[in-house]
Amino acid sequence: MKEQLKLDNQLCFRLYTASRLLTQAYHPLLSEHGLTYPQYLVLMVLWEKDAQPVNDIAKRLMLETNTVTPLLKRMELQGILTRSKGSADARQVIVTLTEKGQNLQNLLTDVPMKVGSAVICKSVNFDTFPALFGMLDDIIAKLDNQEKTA
Amino acid sequence: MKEQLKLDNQLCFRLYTASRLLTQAYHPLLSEHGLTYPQYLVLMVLWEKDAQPVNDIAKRLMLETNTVTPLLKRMELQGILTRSKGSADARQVIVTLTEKGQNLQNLLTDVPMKVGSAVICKSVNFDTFPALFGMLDDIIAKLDNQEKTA
DNA sequence: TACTTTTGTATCGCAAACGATCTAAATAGA
DNA sequence: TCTATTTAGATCGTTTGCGATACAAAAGTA
Repeated sequence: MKEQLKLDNQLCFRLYTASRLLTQAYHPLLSEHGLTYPQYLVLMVLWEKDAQPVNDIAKRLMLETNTVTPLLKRMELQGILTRSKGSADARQVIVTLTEKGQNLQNLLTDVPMKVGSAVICKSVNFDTFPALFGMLDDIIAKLDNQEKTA
Repeated sequence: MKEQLKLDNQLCFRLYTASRLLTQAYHPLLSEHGLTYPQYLVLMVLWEKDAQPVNDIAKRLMLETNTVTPLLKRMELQGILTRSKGSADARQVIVTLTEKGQNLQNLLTDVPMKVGSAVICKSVNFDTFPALFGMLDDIIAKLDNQEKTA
């Protein structure tokens, strides 16, 4: 058995599993408000800056527009946001939060803390977050550059 | 804007993005052999120990069987593995690699190194892997325990 | 033995992700 | 101006991931 092909030696499997399990931890807190995790990410983007074109939202989340479009449509159906043709550039679709979408920010205030407390442990805490965040950011930056170069 | 709801402060978004981008890095190397990333994970499980029931494979990957079953069926159609009723317990379906499935191990030997080289950087390398792996393993263990307790 | 519960797997439906492809609007060049 | 190219989104098809549910085999219990 080749050492480099063992599951326990894989960075990707760890990231994949940690990501799935952490997303699952959000599930009960978000589904309570009819939201999925990617929808919650969209909300965070729009809370920071409202009225953005689809492309800007996709870029911020590092997703493709063909992933974001159906997601936004579902959120529109739920009355969380509106999608309207851009006035400057008619190709753009500007996404704007409704009052319901803005109010969700208050309803979800405690979510990060609740989920955060589920992962805090000896090696992962406020002291070690900077190092962990730094490494993950470097991985993301490296892979993001690679695909742009390719 | 509440600080804890900013995208840049989220561990989960980083894990989610790093996982997606790293999985994408595998894509060209795997699709060459008609494989997807989760299928590659199944192969790693079976290379380590062949002839396992569906449940054991799912547990090893921390996935539900309803995710693994259709995945295995596709791999069966590709002639990578076979699924047969267990003799001891007739409820079990034993998954066994075909010769083609075993041979893939040789064809994919270089994949980990190729992908690995795409993420190596100042903060992420063989010296820092232990620390990073440790933190991710702790996050996974903590979340895994939580769901079992809940 | 008969009844109940648990376990192993499969089925169904929905929401991502993403590659490939299409349309329309905007822009660049001849 | 007229055509070629680029850009913004949308559409389509395939593969996950998972909750809910179904069902048969096995295990436990009365």
